[in-house]
Amino acid sequence: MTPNDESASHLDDLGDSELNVRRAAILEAVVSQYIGTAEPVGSSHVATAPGVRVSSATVRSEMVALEREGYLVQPHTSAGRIPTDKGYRFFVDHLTTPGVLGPVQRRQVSRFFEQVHGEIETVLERASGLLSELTSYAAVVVGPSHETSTIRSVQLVGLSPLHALIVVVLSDGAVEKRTIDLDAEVGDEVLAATGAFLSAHLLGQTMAGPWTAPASGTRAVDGLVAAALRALDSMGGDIESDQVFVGGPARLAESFEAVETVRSVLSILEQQLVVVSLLRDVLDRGLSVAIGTEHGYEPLSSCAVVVAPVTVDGHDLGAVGLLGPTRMDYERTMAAAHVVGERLGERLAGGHDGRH
Amino acid sequence: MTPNDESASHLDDLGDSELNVRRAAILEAVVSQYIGTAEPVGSSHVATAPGVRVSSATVRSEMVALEREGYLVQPHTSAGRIPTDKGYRFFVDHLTTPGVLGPVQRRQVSRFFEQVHGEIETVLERASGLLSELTSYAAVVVGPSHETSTIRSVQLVGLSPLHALIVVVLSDGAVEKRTIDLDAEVGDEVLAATGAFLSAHLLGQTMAGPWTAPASGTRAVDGLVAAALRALDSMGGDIESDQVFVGGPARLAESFEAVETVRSVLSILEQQLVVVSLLRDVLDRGLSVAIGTEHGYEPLSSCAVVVAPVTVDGHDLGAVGLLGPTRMDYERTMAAAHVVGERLGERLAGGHDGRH
DNA sequence: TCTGGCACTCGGTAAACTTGAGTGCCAAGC
DNA sequence: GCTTGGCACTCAAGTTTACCGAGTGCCAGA
Repeated sequence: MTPNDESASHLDDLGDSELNVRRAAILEAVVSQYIGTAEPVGSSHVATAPGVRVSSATVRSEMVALEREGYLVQPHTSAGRIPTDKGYRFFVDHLTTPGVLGPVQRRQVSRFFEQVHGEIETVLERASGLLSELTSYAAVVVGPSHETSTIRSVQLVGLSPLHALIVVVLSDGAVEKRTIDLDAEVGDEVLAATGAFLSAHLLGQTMAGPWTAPASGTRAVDGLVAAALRALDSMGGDIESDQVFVGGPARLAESFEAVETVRSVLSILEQQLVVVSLLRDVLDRGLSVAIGTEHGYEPLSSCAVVVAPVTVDGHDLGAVGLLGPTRMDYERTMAAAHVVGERLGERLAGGHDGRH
Repeated sequence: MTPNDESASHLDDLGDSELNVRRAAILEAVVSQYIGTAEPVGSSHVATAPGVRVSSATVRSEMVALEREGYLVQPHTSAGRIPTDKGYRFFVDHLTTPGVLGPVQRRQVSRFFEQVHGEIETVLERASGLLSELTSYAAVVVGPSHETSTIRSVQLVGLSPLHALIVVVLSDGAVEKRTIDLDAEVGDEVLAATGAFLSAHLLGQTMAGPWTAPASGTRAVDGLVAAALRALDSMGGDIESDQVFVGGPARLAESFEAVETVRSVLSILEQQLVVVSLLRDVLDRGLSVAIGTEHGYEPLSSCAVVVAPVTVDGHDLGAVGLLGPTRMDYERTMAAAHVVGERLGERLAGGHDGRH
């Protein structure tokens, strides 16, 4: 007398991620319609969807089962259904088409990578803008950290009688600087000599330290060397931290109705460290999408995060991410992240790190 | 039979910015109450305010006059009054107390400037955070442009066989870099020599160009020099543009109810050039506050902008700005901008530009 | 097992009404 | 001649009531 229950329990045996073909079709219809309209989806709408060839009554009973299994919820009795995070997850995991950009956007990407030029930082920054334009969501681009890069050059430049600048060039093209207070006036020649001395000695080392202070010539130089090493030491932190670029944060205000949500998401984006570890966490788990609470960051529980790695020769050099509402257009967004991430990788590979 | 009209026309003769003492007191009461409550202010509330010793009926007739003169508006009949931009302007111009920070915030500022250290960029960035924390509005800090700085050093560093980096150090401590594609392999010594050669030749010049290409030794070096000069050329733009740091953009979502307002203000903040010229415009007009449409930027018409210059020896080296709703707490905000701007100026003066 | 039918639910909208803060005006008073 | 208390009036916001319709759950029949 309870055919639904029986069939449901039968289907439950298939395991969580496996659904009846029909149920899957219904779930997919609900999700895609909800993504489009942002309105709870009723059974009759689903019944008219392509791929679902049953009456609304049947859809209803299936939806009861889907709700029991946690894929859908009703905002209130006598309303249509809305996907849960689990529902979105199923939808995303079962996207048949690999996701393709529209022709306009495709050309936009091509044009971008044809025209963009300049230093990596510039490229990454502008790429974050591109991503956010492509998707109309907020975008994040994380560039490679300089942790493993080695020192290519150390230079000391005098700025004023009692101030000098230490400039370090790394093998990946990054440049870091630090001001040094001098105890006494030092001639340009001494500065240059000390720079050359340090350069020769530290060449090839990473910025990790600890710094060996090689005994050198005069006492004045030794003091200078010590100060330089202290400066190098303080660079460590900056060097470790990855470069983060946020594109189109204003789009968050388009994505979310509640101003409070906008605020909390914005303040997450202000914390670069959090952003980096968020993307890294998601990638490490082998995901390309984190929906709702899957990533474990409370304030982002109403968001979905789409991530794609930027790889060169199989090494992760960074990541791109997109931040939108859970009812985002996953297909297009994932396509955008994927394409831009990939082309960024090619771009980085084509850089000075060894095209030849 | 129309005493109000007569007295009003009499008062109008005093000119726009001069109001009856009583009217001024009433206007001030309306503004400050509205700033506090965000609710239209009724006559009876004003009548009980300190400094206003008349009945609500009198307040009412004065408010009619204030409305006729454009200082107040009624959102609708039978509602209290709200200040217009002109009303806020009068309020700001007639602030008696010069504006003082609370003891807590004062200590916060002191602690900040005691503790903060590192490069200018870091200091400016963190200062924008400080400002936004102090006021709970979004903050902007514009640092000095490098336009007038002169070249202190030019260095060429090899990164890979066919790529080199040109690193330019300016007299104010700024460092700019650019990648150079090499036509053929060049030894480190040649690179270093070319760098030294350029360095000697360009020393003391500003980044404005145009670059003279001094005839040098070998042909290989000449090609390298040409490439370096092209790179220097492309630095021009970057060098001109000032450094802009935005602090606490998330606070915008606290300041404004309408999500659309948040969006439009955020997208303004994304455009650094606009931000810079906004601040500069306001400062150039000798203002410290721009209310509503006074600054002429449409999307910010529901904002007030508080600005303070960062000066060293009378020279404007930058500016700090705060962005909030027109009903912001002008007194505290102006105080915060003033104090932080001033102390930033001292800090910059204490830098390498010549403490001694 | 599916489907059409039917009673039921309930959010959302609209209309009618009430409330109260606030106004404008006026006549009396200082 | 200002100022003030009084009074009638206005209108946004809240409350109540009613209604509509999308949508559901259940059931009996095919």
